[in-house]
Amino acid sequence: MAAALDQHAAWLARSLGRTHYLPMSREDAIALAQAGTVLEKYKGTHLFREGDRADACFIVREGEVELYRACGEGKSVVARLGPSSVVGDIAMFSDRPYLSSARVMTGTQVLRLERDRVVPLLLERPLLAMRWLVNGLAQLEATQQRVIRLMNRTVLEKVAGLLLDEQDTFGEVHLSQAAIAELLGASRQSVNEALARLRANGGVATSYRRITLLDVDVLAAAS
Amino acid sequence: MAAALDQHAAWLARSLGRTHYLPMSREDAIALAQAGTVLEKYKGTHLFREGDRADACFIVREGEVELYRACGEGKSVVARLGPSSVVGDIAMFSDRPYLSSARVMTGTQVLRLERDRVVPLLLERPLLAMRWLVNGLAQLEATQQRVIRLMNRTVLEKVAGLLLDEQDTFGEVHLSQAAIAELLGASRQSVNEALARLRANGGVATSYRRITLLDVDVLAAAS
DNA sequence: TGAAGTTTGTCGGAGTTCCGACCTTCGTCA
DNA sequence: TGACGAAGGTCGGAACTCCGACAAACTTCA
Repeated sequence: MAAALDQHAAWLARSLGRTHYLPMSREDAIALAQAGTVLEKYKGTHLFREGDRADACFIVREGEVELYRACGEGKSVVARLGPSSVVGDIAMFSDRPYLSSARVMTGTQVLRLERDRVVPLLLERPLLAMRWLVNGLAQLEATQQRVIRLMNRTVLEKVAGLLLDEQDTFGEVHLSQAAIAELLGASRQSVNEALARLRANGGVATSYRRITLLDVDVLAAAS
Repeated sequence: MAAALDQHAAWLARSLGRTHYLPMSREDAIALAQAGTVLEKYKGTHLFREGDRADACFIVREGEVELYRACGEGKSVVARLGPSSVVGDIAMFSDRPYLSSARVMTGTQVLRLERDRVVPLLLERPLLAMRWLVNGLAQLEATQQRVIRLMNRTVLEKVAGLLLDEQDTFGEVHLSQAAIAELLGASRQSVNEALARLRANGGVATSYRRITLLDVDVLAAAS
């Protein structure tokens, strides 16, 4: 049991805003781990919905979470977040209702951190606060990157840029074309056409729900 | 002199991440004010450029700062920031080179905060760190909002949304149509046409470098 | 006051994207 | 194994945006 806690704490220390100049102490990590509760969520369920009271935030441990906002008729996907991401902290710290909904896309394990326990903890342990800050700013940087991509004119440019950013360590992207289209604010058909062109250029190979990057230079040129 | 310092500190306390549950103490505010130096920058000069070493960050006291990134041939505007905004903290805390350039759009007064003084200060005063965190997350929220706007399909929708967000307390927006186009990733002509349509609907009135919001409902409907 | 630079307004052709519709292919789960 | 749902692929017309060019209106500064 103590070993499991240690492992969990070590994972947290790795996850939250990596920096070489702010080493997180074992006590800090354990305190944070103990402040939260681990939840299992099934595919399709919500962590929270737009407008709910923001009593807690979540750290994703496994699986994918989609952050979206109702927008007139449909929905706009704000972000898709994987392990080590913090969700819902904006609303929680600002003490306002959640302004996005968070839906679990796959079976997911999350750490739920309640506001009343996190705030005193961070005030007590400045290093945790700093790490959290660095982590939030990294998220801000990623979102700025997304803004720039969305300002690219053609769908081909957007797709190429997205693929470069979202590739995993094996040079693969695991997203359906419909999901890519939602992230890019484009239609599924246009994404399909862009991928077809990249495939013709030898930039990528496509298969079911998987895109493999073959030639990064081709993508960079298209982006 | 002491009075000026007090005033400066009070301004900082108001600027950095307002929250009702984290009151910044006078000592905190003064410590932060003394950690930095006030700079006067002329129109068109740079606070920093893409790739520079990030030794410091800046808090805008007066004027407008444009954050942009070179993007192939042209440039992409990441954000336009007014008083009370923090600039350059992402790169500084991450200990990496600046990834955007910051250019002063008008005569500007900024507070320059060096890394070597800010980091120990925040570690020493958790409340400052928390306020900085909340401020950063507010910036993240604004950027997410921008992402959603950029995903809106037509230029008309984008323009209407931007006007609603960027209006000041008098219901006016002080941006040239070219600046709006840059923020939206659209052409100046399209922005002009969208504004013309909003003007025809009685939503706005336009004049030189100034747009006055007349009917918020019209804008909301168009957005 | 006058000139230079910036901003706004407008036009038409070219290019891109969206939309609805349809079929095929692939996974999954009973 | 077989059926169902999800994802990929394609087509043509309609709508929107971009681009280059140009003129008029407005600021600013000498």
